[in-house]
Amino acid sequence: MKVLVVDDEPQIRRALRTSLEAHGYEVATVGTGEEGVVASADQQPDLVLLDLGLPDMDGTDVIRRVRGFSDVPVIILSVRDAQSDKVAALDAGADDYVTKPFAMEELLARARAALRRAGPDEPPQPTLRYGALEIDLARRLVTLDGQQLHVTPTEYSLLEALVSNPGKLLTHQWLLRRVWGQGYGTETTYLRTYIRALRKKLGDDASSPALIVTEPGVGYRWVGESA
Amino acid sequence: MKVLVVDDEPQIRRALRTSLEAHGYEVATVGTGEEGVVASADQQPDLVLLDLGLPDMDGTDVIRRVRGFSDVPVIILSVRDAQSDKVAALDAGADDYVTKPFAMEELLARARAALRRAGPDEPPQPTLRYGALEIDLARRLVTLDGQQLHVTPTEYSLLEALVSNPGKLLTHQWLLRRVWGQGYGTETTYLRTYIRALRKKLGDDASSPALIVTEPGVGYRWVGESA
DNA sequence: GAGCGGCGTGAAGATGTCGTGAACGGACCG
DNA sequence: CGGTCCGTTCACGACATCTTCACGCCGCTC
Repeated sequence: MKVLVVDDEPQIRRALRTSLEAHGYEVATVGTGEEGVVASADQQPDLVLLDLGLPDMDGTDVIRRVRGFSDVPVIILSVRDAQSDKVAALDAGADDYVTKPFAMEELLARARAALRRAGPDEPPQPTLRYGALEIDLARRLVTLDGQQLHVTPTEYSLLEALVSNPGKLLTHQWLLRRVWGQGYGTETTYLRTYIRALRKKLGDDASSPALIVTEPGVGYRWVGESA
Repeated sequence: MKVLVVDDEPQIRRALRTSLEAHGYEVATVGTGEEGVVASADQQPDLVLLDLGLPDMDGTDVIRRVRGFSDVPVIILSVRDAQSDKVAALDAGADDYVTKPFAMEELLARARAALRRAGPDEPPQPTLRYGALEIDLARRLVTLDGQQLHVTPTEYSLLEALVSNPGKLLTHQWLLRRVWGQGYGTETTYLRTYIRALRKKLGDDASSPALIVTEPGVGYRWVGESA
């Protein structure tokens, strides 16, 4: 059983590694959220222990990005005990939330519970393919005909939202909220601009789309043939 | 979503029932462990909230007995915060452990997380079929003879209103309010126009309808034979 | 059998949305 | 300080959709 520990404090990493290895787990540790996402994809751990207070990125964003390509159990370790943090993390896709300082006994029990639930299932591929187009969710990398494409953060966020919900009609409001955040919902010009940029870069044609279909008055839909 | 609450204190049962029902859950409550085990088998809830301090039997035994026939997510509610209790409950098969007094917000978030994990069992028939006509409510797709149909937002909204209430007589006013919003209710010309468009696209005939029946002076009715 | 109202039909104008191209301004970096 | 990248915003033509109107048909009432 492989466990990935994502925490910026070396002492905690060491403590967790010691305890986990003493209980027969294989342990990998990283110190940043970005590394955590990549390691979750590369090493395919059976469990992720994630510190919410990472220096490089917001914890809930780490969860969401991992959830973009994997269903691996994620247990949050946090110094913050606020309800809002717990609710946000759990709703972002976390499986459990433990407040530091925690008892190792309890953490191990919760880890066992999470691993038992996850049970036996095969991991999906972290990189999607649509013809000549490749999208690596873990590394935020887009390649077309082997050539790496440069996409801006907003463009990628929109692309990810589309690709993560293939075939589904995503409304303007839903996309705006997901990419730009709460408080947005009416700025359809943003969508038009970025959909256009994506189509241009991905080589899609608005009038006869093979990837992104616009549903007039409602939203957009990803229709790329998985291949 | 059905939730079974197992707790011996009537106040807690009532409080949980109120909050859960306010969030759209169907709630059943029992007061003893024995009843809890029986109800878990009979009613097949999607989630069990279990008080550890029941008068009739030990909480971990309840978990074990339930686990004997079901993988339903079980969240423990307990006044005891001792490590040994948590570890025992989790290792007995519980999914999560929340200490009373708990914040309802957090409990609901943990319940969502547990339900999400159990998640993709059987999506409750997201796609309706009426002969050669298929309506995928989740993806917002309409197909006829395998061919994808293009329906405008208003057309789809009206179709959805009809299909969601099969066999029921939907009055002009009800349809207008549902599709066009409050403030409408007399514009029957809108209905005539869009019912006509739908019948045309769906291949239905107004004079001998197989899908949408006109109830003169009152409204319309969806009579498609589910197949 | 004549009058009336509701319905289906067809088509026209008005409205709104989309795709497109481009410009502006701030952030970042050298 | 100058350049680039990126997010934001605007304007315009093309087109789909929504709204509105007019007409003929049918069933009902008197």
